Amino acid sequence: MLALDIETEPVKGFPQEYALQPWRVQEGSARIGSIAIGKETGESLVTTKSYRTLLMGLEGKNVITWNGVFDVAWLIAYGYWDEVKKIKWFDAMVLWKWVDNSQRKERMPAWSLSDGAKKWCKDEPWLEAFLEMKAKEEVAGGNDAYWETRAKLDAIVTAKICEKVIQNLTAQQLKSAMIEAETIPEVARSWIMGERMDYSLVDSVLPVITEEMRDIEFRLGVSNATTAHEAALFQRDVTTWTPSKVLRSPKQLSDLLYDKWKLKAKSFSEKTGQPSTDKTALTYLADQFDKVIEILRWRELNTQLTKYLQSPLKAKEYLGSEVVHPTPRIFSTYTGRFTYTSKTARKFQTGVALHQWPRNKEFRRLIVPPEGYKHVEFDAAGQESRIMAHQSGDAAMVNVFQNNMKFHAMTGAKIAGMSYDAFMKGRETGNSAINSEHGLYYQGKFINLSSNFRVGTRKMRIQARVQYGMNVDFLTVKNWQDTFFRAYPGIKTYWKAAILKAKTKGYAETLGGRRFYLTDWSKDSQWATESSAIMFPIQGTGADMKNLGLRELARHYPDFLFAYDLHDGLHFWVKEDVSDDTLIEARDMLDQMDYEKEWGVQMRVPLTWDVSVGPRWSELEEL
DNA sequence: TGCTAACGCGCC
DNA sequence: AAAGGGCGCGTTAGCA
Repeated sequence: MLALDIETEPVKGFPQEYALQPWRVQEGSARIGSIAIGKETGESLVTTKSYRTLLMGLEGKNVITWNGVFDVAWLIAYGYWDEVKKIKWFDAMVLWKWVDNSQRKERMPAWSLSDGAKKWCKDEPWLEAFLEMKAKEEVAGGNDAYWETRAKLDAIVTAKICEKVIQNLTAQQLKSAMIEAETIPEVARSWIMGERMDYSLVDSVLPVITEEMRDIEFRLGVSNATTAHEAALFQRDVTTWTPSKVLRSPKQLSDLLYDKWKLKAKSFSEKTGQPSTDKTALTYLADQFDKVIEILRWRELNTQLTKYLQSPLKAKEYLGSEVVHPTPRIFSTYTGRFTYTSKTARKFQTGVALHQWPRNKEFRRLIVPPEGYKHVEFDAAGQESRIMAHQSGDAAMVNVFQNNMKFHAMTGAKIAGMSYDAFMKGRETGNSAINSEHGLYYQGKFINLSSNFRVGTRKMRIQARVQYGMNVDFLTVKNWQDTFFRAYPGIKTYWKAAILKAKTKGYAETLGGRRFYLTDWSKDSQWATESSAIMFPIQGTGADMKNLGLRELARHYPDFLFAYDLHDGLHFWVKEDVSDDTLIEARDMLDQMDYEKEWGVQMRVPLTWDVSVGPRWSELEEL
């Protein structure tokens, strides 16, 4: 066991927090202070120079880190990509998650090296001293002797923890964890590369949005302008305008709707009993009051303004660059998905909310590939439905995917009471009942996407209305659900089996062997715990699959630059001269991934991928 | 002023 | 009786 730990620091004269921002290396404002190597035997060394030589000496070796994306990112920022790629990276922190991923929250604050030491090195004589040292508030770069000692000890402890953690993993878990770990360099590089934003578009979209917001406010009489003079100023110059506080505040908006306008509230907050002003409440109110449509529109614009325009502008200012750096974290959600964060602990804006980026082209076009590259997305086709088909073994679902039929069409046919063939014929010949905006195909899609888990009729009806714009009555939705579960009876059987399995074993499990321990079966939590038992093997297997896809692409297409993850979609920057044939070949490789070999599972249905390419995110076209 | 809770909402 | 799940981010309200 060989562990590596990097201490980083701002270059003299730059802010302390730059020690956590590896992309600062490029501008010369942050650097590596030292690199330590430790073994679980207690041997260690630390160096402040010849990093490349050090890395070359590690070629072919297993090297353990604690939150490896961080350390590896610094090495990549220093230009050691080739050396980094020749090392087999492990992450003891992530391995610990593989062991202890649980519903229990007693471990907070989670996954620090100190907590790891407390958990895995309880009986070690040095534990107290180690924790004491970690608790000391030394400033990075401030005290060389302290940091050298600390780096060495961190490395030794990391190695020690790793040794113990690995003994608690099954062979299958270790295999899947290694697949995940192999993506560390790609993920680290994506953090360093960041996402280039088209700020000229930000500048051109911003006034359009603010003007519409301002105009809505005046029509509704909720502008912040308190005098005629101020109102005139807002009208003349939108840059002086500030967003209405009444519309932003749930409290003030409910006063407006339910007191001043005397509308009748239909839903209320769970916790405080306050009348709701959320999208659902407003959507139903909007049926009777046109003004409420304007409020809905205003709120949509407000989110776009603050989250997708102003925050990127804050990032640009803080970074001094048009490239933003959201921080990726592997195995971050308990199902194994990635998360991204856009702000530091001290609230500095370093990135943008990639995982929430609007589907709307107007916003997707703000994110652009590096010069000379195009945007390529590999997305796992109908991922959750296919995994559900496998997990449930439902004969009809399995049949659909085995025979390359269209799942949404199959469900559409079921609710129409038609045969699949007739439905497909209608689809091809332009039957409007099938193909229209909210027609049977669209309904089939909606039902498929919302029925894998236990959604109630009421909730599903609201979803149809609020998310899909379909105004349907309770009985219609009930009928959809009944038809769906009659068509695919294996799904409810899977629910029962998944709950029973989780109860019996104490954990839910993915096909890759990732576990989530479910401990709270009390009356209050039972529903939620059961839902996790159902959902975890589906969503978590999706994460396993995504990790495997990323690893395979990294292995076989090393020139594709991994850009970011969107759960069932892997996004890459690829050189402009790479042909469509090459992309299709890569897609085919993903389709052929050997789950028997990787997971020890014979898949009942193929897990397929789609590939799309374009000059930027908003212009992807499927190949 | 600084913090958390509550609410709301974007994505998968 | 009824109940999708998983996240991160931005705002206001309310408290110390």
